Amino acid sequence: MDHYSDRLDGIFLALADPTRRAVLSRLAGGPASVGDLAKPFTMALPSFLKHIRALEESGLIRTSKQGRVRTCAIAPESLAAVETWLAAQRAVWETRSDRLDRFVTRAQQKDDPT
Amino acid sequence: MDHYSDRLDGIFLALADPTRRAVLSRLAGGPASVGDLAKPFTMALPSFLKHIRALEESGLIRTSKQGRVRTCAIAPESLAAVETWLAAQRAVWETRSDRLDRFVTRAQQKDDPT
DNA sequence: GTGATACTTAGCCTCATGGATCACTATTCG
DNA sequence: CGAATAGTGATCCATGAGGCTAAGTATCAC
Repeated sequence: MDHYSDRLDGIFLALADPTRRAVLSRLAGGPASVGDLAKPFTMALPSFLKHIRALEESGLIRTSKQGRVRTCAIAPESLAAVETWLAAQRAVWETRSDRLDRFVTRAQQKDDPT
Repeated sequence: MDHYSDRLDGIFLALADPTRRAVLSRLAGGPASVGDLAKPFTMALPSFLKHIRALEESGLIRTSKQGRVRTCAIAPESLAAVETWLAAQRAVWETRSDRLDRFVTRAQQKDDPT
């Protein structure tokens, strides 16, 4: 798992932008053209296209051009990569927080924000 | 849910760096001091500290100083925010991919990578 | 109180990101 | 063909991210 990390870099970076997350949400409802996707945003088309490219290069979406229209669709497998990473993290800290930590954690916090 | 998006910006941006993800993985095994955390990395301490700050400001970790040592610990709730977003996404595209898509998806891929 | 330790602050440098504009190509429509 | 449409390519620009060094501030150990 060498460039697995590089892949995550790209994915998380792509997700770290509200425009791109909005595009993903929209695409979750089904494929759409670049123009359609751009409509809700005030920015210029070339600027918007960069976001599309970012999403595509990170593997979060797939696109294909037919005639003069480029259609974008979500690529679910990439989100699976994120879920895998998340699950791994949770696995570790859940395992260990079931041991003797409750007590240590208590000691380190002045008061309990729960 | 207005600044919920801003929060995600910070979290995803923080996760989009291998150094910071490595720190998180390490912290998943339990709290550690800044110095300890920095050891595996070749970069200078001030550079490393910026990563710690990024993690803290995004809410992914919590830190506290005692004497001259600053101890860092993971903040599980923040990962929950990511999971919430992910789940929401999946919910939408899973709902709709249970309809007539299987067929369309087939048509768009040359061969099945499963 | 001197010296080592563990961070911190401040400043600098370089490169990437997110935006804009302007000019251009390739389709499609009449 | 000619005009409108849909997306590109090429720059440019300001800001911010991620690295560095050098100097500073508290602790802690003796």
